[in-house]
Amino acid sequence: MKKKAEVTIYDISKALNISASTVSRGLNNSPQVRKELRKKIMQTAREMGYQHNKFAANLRQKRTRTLGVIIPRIDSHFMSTVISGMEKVANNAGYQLLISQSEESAMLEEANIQALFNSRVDGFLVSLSFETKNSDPFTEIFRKEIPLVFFDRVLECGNCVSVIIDNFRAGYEATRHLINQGCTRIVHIGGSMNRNVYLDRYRGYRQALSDSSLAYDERQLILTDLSDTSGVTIINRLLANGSMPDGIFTANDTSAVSLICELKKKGYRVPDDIAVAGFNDDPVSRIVEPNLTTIHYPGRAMGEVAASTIIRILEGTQYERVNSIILTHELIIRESSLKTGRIELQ
Amino acid sequence: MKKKAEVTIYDISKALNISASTVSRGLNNSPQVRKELRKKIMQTAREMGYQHNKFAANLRQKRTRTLGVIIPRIDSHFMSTVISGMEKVANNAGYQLLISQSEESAMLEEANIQALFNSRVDGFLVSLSFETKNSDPFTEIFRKEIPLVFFDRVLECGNCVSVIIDNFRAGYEATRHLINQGCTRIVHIGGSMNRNVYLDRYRGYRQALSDSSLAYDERQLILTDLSDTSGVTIINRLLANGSMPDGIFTANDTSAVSLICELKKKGYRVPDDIAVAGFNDDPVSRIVEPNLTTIHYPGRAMGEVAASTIIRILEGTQYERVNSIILTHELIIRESSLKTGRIELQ
DNA sequence: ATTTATTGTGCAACCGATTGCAAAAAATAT
DNA sequence: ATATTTTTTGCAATCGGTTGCACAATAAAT
Repeated sequence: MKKKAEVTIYDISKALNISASTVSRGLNNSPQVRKELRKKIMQTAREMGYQHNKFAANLRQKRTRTLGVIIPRIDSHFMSTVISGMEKVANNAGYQLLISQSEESAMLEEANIQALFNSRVDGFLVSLSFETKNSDPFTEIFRKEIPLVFFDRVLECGNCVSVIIDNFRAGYEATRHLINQGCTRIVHIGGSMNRNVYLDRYRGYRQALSDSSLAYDERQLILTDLSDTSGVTIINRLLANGSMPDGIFTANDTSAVSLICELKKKGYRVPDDIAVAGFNDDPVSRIVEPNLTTIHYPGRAMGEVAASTIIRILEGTQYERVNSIILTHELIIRESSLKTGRIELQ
Repeated sequence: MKKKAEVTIYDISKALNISASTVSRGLNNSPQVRKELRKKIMQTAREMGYQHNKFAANLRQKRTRTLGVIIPRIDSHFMSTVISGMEKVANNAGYQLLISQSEESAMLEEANIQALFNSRVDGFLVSLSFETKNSDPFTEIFRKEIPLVFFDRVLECGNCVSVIIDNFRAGYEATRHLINQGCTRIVHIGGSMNRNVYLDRYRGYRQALSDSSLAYDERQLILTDLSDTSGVTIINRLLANGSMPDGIFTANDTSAVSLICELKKKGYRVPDDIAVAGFNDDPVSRIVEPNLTTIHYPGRAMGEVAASTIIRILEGTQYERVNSIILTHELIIRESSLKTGRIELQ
């Protein structure tokens, strides 16, 4: 593609017979330039069709007002909501988002980090892939002291901030709720135990079981990709176990919904045969029948908080050394877990 | 934030006692540099922790390998799928995406265009907001001859490519299907008639009615924001009309699902009292009960095609003057439209 | 051995905005 | 009228790669 020559501050400076520095200052509304001249500069710039060239400015200023975002995938309700919140906050603060997907692969994640490095992003916003084992891929970021905010799927490490919810407590509450409904054989469907979110939900689940002196054996934990087709796999694993549970707590709504559909196909009644609780409060949880009991996860807020936090750090207006920011979740009780004639006990 | 001094090609050139030009060429794997030296340069670069600075390169080369994306919102299943496909294709081709949301506002859309201009994106990928009236906001893009690919919500104009599906035919097919099921009073729920997608679906609907000599009056068209709460509004409008329809064709699944829920609440049986057909084939269409008849819309493919098309244009490997690319859709018939004991007629 | 062709390398300008510093211009004080 | 302060403006260097062109080094041809 041929490129037209652009209008630069030099063209403006020639047109007005002043220096480029003055034009630059004028366009940046610097008080160093007297008001009327500033106006004339802006006026002329508009007339000549001038467009600010970020690259030149970035090169000189060594900052890009760009945030690098790395997420597993963008096409889940939760993640697209997070991104939406982030984008809005970032845009309002004059920042742009460079988004890349790891597709749950550690290798792609690392490649994305490199690419974002090359783009000289001012900061990183990261939610980890299933595969990522440790903080190695991020050491370069730490070494260069580039701000990094993890959200949702985080990593404990040195100087970075995490925006999360209390997954342990959420897992505990969901499980506790199932127990209160009279469930005694509760299965948990989890994701990658490399990831805090799934590990903590699982731990909360275990804690709730043990607090109620309910037995647990390892066949009660089923790990899957939590995809919208995981229901089949889960059912097969359950059947292979011999006896069916009377309650299931899954680590996301997508798998919960898939599971409910499969359960119904097989003739199980939800919740009376098997109560189900999910996680995330995706819109589909209010559509599936029975409506899904779940944990409300504030996706948009998480995106907004993550973005505004990193921006505060970048602008130097964040003085406190924050380690993690915990947003509030909420157990949303719907029909999928309410055994007939039962009300919630304490 | 303080910035550490970066390792530049000059540092490498000093370390190897060769010129910066040679280093630059070596890093770009230019055959102008002899092989062993190339290797040594790359080796040293790696050892010294060199990171390519895109800005400097962009500034000189007057290209950014960045695509500007403007969409109404990212947090819908359809759009996040599109973006996911785009991002993957772009990344594989060495491009990055700068995504911004118009939030259905023409003003924000225009602001986004400006911001992307300033970032010197090589091309634009745009899906229009509800509000946008005409191509005015894009004239600057045309004037500068920056490639622009519209997708989904497109605009007929000069030199740009559109990636779409045949919304007219899809609307026709959905309506025709309802007619084949015996519906005679079919209502259409549409979005902004500024947008091709909604206008064409509506036209297809009208054509199908008229081809079957079914009457139409303007109360059969209800315009809403098609949101997940639109069901209530729609029901109220329907009730206000006096008589209820026996079929409803809505322009997206979100509103269809919301509507089905409301209809059920009010005691209407879907499909026997009222058959419903949606649009998009969101995952929720297979969850709602009854499962939703809908038009399968290839979102990921649309993102991929849009991205690869604009990249081909940018790389100059697209020779034909393409005006629009039409992807195939498919009518997916599920229970929400299948009247009892009825099979599809021709 | 000399000429010609082929490779490989370096010089220096360039992309376009920013900014420290100095100097000019204007305003104020003496 | 002169000195001092304040406000405006310009000079020139800078950010870090890229690239046209010239020249050097090496290989091939005569």
